[in-house]
Amino acid sequence: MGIRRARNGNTPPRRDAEVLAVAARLFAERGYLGTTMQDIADELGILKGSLYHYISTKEHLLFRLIEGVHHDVGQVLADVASAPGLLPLDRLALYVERQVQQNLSAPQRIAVYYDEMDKLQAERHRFLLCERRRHQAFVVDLISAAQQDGAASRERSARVMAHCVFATIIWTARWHRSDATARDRIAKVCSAYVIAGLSARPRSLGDTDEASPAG
Amino acid sequence: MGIRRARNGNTPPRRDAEVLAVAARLFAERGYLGTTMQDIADELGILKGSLYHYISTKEHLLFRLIEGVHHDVGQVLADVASAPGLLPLDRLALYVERQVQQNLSAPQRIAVYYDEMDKLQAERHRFLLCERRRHQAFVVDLISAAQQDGAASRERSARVMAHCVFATIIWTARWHRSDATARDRIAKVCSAYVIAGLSARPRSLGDTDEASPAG
Amino acid sequence: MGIRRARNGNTPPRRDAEVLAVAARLFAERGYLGTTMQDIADELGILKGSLYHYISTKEHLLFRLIEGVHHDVGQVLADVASAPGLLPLDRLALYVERQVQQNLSAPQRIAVYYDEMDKLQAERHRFLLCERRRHQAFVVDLISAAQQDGAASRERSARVMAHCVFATIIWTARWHRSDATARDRIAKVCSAYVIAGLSARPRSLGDTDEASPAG
Amino acid sequence: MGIRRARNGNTPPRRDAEVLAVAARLFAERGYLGTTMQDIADELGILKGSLYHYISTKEHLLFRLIEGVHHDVGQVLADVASAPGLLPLDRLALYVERQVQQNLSAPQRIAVYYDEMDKLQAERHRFLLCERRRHQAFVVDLISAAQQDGAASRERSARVMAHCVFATIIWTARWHRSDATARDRIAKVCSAYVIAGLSARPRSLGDTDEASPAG
DNA sequence: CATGAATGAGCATTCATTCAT
DNA sequence: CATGAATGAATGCTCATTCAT
Repeated sequence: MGIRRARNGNTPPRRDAEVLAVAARLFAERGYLGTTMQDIADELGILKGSLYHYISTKEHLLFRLIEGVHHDVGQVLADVASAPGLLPLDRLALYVERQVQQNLSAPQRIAVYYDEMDKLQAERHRFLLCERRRHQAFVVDLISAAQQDGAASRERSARVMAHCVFATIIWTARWHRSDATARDRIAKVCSAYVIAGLSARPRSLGDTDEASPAG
Repeated sequence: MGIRRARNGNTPPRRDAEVLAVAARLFAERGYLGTTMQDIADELGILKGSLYHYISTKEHLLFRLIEGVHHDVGQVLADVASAPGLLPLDRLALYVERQVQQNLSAPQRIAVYYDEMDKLQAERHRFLLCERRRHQAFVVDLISAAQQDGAASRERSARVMAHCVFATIIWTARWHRSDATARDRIAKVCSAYVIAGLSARPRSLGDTDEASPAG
Repeated sequence: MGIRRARNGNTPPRRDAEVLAVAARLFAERGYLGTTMQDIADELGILKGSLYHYISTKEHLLFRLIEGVHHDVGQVLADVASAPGLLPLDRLALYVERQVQQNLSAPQRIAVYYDEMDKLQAERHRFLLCERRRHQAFVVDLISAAQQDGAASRERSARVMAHCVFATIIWTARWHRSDATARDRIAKVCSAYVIAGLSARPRSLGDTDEASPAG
Repeated sequence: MGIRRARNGNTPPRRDAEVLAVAARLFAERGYLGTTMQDIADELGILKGSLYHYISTKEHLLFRLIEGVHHDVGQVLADVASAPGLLPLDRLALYVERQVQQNLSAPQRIAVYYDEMDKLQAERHRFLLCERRRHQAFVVDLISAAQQDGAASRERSARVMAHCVFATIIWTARWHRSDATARDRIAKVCSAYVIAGLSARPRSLGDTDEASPAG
């Protein structure tokens, strides 16, 4: 009864991908609840009822979107984890750069991933939340390792700093507006910012850089 | 027209504030569109219709919430701007600390402020967006000043770094879960992370720690 | 339990009459259903709840209003019926003049009387409808009498003409806008129009007046 | 936005017209505000929500109804204005007859037109009010012309008499109850009544019939 | 595949009325 | 008399989803 989306090779799933793309954009712009099936159908130039040839449920459409992002993020993680011969902080730099690049190349999907995950069914939500925690653990572990070899500041909580790193990465999808050439530059800046932010020798108020003209 | 909220001093508008608090919580948890007036009324133990003694519109309720946050943020900005005798980077540290403290003391209101602002009426939305840009300009200017006196890295875009600073601050409201005693600690960590992240001499990949002037 | 409106003499029922007046105006302007108790209370400068010291029910308020008009109309009818020594058509002229005068002196109450009667409870509605039919019979009878003595056209239905007479009278309350001095003039014009309209020798298409320059 | 009503000719919009007809009847019987969408849906045997396939708004439904009447009235006016070789008073007779016929053939739509116009949006209301004034001017002008050629009484205000003519016409839609064969008769009676009512030599009180030139 | 009428549950909002203070 | 918080039923409207054609 349920509608199968499994295409068997020769029929190109063009329309299908288009539905996902339009949904990603609208969900990002107006939010999942703020987007109606009518909106999506209008954008595709078909009728609301016809949408159900491509999807089974609005919630399932959201799931497929988020599932895609989750898969991509997993890929980055795997790549970064398996890159040979890197010190923890360098591995973190690579991780930040890769993540930001990905965020900037499809900011809408990322925004949906972070903002609308809680609209999924309880079970799917739980699964993804669990995955996200593994993702966090990966970064916290890298920071801890960097703290142990003296590269990262030992005086600040690894967990809190991990959140700061996530913040830096995730937020890019929010303020960035499709300037494709700038992607690399932004990724580098973020990476440098994060690495410097994690580095040893925290600055406290009044503790100015010796390079500064403060007396 | 509209509900007269002008209390004459001695009768505390208890229920009124309660409505705002419940709405803030629910809007933060389920989103503005995901929260129904029924939900809010249920939480308050009154009927849906009775809610309209305290508010005129769901949208206006959101506005009052966001207006409150906007006012608080303005206060922090004014305080930071007028603190005497601080170098730009120190002023930024103060700014981050104050903002994070505020975010952590009422994370729900902050989350609503950043996530639901676009659900406001066009005019109100425009006004707040404009104010937010002034807020951004304040931070970008501080960073530029720090770049000029050599305290902040000149090799990275002030605008992009400003976004990183915002990210660090805003995201705290998202992952923090009401551990009151931890507030100060988190604020300090964030501030240190940001300041280090902005500081001169960005680390590039492979640029290990011993190159830094840390002792 | 129900609220008594019977004032016992010494306390002037000023506020009470004011409520009726305001209600008449608002019901006429916006319709019975288009007027809220809040509207009436606002206009009186009191709170919605306080209104219920003066009335028991919105519907009862309407009833009191309509009851008043009904009483006044009955008075006119009695006066016209008892005026001595008038031919039927002259009696009709008197009737029209008196009715129009009354309509113009309180057009709002009349408008309410004709437009909102069907919003009354079934029983009250039936009673007033019955009274109105007696009123109609009175006019139809006068027209029939005029037809029999040759003063009114025998070629047209007395019942239809009676409706035309009512139309002329009632409609004045709708288009008239409070030009007090004009009342008499309008009443005379209407009366003359009606009497001429009823008179013998109907004009048919092409049957021009001999005074007209038609060839 | 809004519901696409553009039918391409061959498929008759049966249900659509049915909605309009039912709405006209109910609005006439219970008033616009006294009629709920539920009432209309019940009468059509569909669910309340399904109604919104045919209309976009209750107010827009009212507008379409009134727009239709307005169009029909405009047609009558054009026909009457362009009928060749008629004296002013004869043109008025034609006008009254045509209008009454129309009123009696669809009394509900007419009742809605006159009673509920003020429930329309400000802009639509203004437009129709303006059109109605043009309509009034047309009749006043005809009466004035009749006064000048001596066919209509010069002793009574053309404007007031025009209102009396409107009254006679409009009221028919209120008291008439769908006796189809009677339409012509009623239209003739009204027309004759109006023409006689307008004619020269007003009767004053006590001015009995023998003074008139009737044989 | 596509259509579009229909469903049915749900939502924000209104409003006459009550009642403890 | 007056207040104003509360009620509870109803209203116009939305929207994801279904299904016969």
